[in-house]
Amino acid sequence: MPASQQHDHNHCITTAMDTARSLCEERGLRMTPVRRRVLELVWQNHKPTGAYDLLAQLTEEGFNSAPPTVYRALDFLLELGVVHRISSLNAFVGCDHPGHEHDTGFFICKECGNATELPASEIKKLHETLLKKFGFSIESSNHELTGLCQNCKATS
Amino acid sequence: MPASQQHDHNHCITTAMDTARSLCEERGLRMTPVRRRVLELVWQNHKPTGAYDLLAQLTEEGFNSAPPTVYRALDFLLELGVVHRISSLNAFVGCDHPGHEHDTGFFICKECGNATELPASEIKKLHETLLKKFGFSIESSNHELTGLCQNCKATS
DNA sequence: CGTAAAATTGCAACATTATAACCTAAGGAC
DNA sequence: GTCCTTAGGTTATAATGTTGCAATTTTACG
Repeated sequence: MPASQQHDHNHCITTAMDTARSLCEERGLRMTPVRRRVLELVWQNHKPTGAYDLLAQLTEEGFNSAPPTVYRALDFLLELGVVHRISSLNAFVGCDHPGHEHDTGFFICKECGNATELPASEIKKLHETLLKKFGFSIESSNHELTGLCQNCKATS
Repeated sequence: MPASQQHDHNHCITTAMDTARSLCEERGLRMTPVRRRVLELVWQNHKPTGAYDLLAQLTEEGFNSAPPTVYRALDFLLELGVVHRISSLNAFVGCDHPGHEHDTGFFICKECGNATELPASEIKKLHETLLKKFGFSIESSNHELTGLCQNCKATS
């Protein structure tokens, strides 16, 4: 589901929460209230959210939260693979297709702010080329692109 | 000059400084002492350097420096295109081939720490594919890969 | 030259993002 | 229940980056 398009966002959220829950079960990990709520907040939309924004929302909702609370929850969710960090924005965004290790690549629309995950296949292809041509053995990669998404191009 | 290989690093430095100077002349900009020194420090090696590390070195050398001093110099050098920022490391590294706009892509070796710039052609190819397949009009991009460089693979 | 405008730097304070250390509480195993 | 592990609360602090303003230097130009 490209973030740039109209869609039933409730579906995004319930899918993400379901996936996270079953990943936890598989691995014997706990989806606690704070972790669940942080994941829901990250999934409020497809825009990357800062840790302190999340913290403010938690506090409003009555969670007794301080920075470590949020960062610990985010670390857990990153580790679980259901959230990614976008380092050029110091912000976090939900993962479209968790459940298997994959490199992160995002297209961030500077108009609507949505971050859409790039297909792993394209990233993989790039890695193969770089290995073949330059001998780089890539263990992980992070790609952050900005520009206009198809939707915003059409309506501008 | 791939950063991973043995090389005459003085040559890297003098080339970088010369290029920066002529870019300034072309554009009517000033290569002041602080800016020059920051660029030299960034080019001490091929490892990304943090702003506060640069600041510490400047201070040691008797520059009356505070954070804004370094960040302003870095902004200038980034704008000039002779330095790049690696956001996953909050660090800065010299640019191999300044003088024309280009997207940044780095391979960072987790053994030796060197950051080698990826060939613009590969980045461009990726962008074209993403535009064709997904309609993303990419204005800028930042690619940060980690792994083992050819050199470190050989000697480990 | 001399002066005004612009660019650069010095400086102090502050903002934002992230982590450390230590303790308490909750949940599961036996 | 008791022990052990994990999670969260709390305080403080580290690391990175920015704002605003004054002082200085450089440049432009009459």
